[in-house]
Amino acid sequence: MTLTTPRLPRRFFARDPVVVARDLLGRTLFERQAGGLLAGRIVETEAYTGEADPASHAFRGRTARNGVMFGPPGIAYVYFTYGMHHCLNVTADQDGIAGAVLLRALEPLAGQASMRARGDTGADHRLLSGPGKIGRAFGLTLADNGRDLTRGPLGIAAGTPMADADVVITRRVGITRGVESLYRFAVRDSAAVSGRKLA
DNA sequence: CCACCGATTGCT
DNA sequence: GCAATCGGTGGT
Repeated sequence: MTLTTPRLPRRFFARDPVVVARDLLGRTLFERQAGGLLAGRIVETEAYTGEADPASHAFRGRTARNGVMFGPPGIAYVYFTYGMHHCLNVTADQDGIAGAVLLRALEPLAGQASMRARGDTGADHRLLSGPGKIGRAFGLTLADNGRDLTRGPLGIAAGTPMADADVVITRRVGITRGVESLYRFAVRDSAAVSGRKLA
């Protein structure tokens, strides 16, 4: 199915995080796990840059936590927040320049039973409708930080890119600084998009 | 060493 | 509207 499309190569991610965030819509995040294949269509993303972006974990420079944001593109940046959620980013921009794209929502394509086994009792189309829910459904932990998405069991397949007419651009959610930047991208009409607000 | 605070979610 | 829950970060 979805994995018959080629995997996105390193050069795809080696661009401005804002461009990468927009271009990731419609692509397919997948992971081959012991329990089977998990996959979802990316329908909501947010871009985070470096020193110029007050909302970014990289704003105050490199630390132990945000280190991978400064490294090569196409790498998983997983962070733990609110004492209970693991969120998945893909690093973007060139090696040495901080940047990442937060995956905020996916439409489940495969492995819904495995996702549900990790505790979610909601409807299928809501299993991946939020960054924390993606982390739970895929079983992500800090051990996944630094994994290469261009190679190995976890990756992003080309899928079908979205036309501009189907893309909504808004301010980012859940932040208190850098609020004005239009760095959130979502697929119009997707039932999986997180947050009720799309304007 | 210690206090504060989240790139969230789900329940009241 | 708000509690849950804990590692990262920065200041003392």
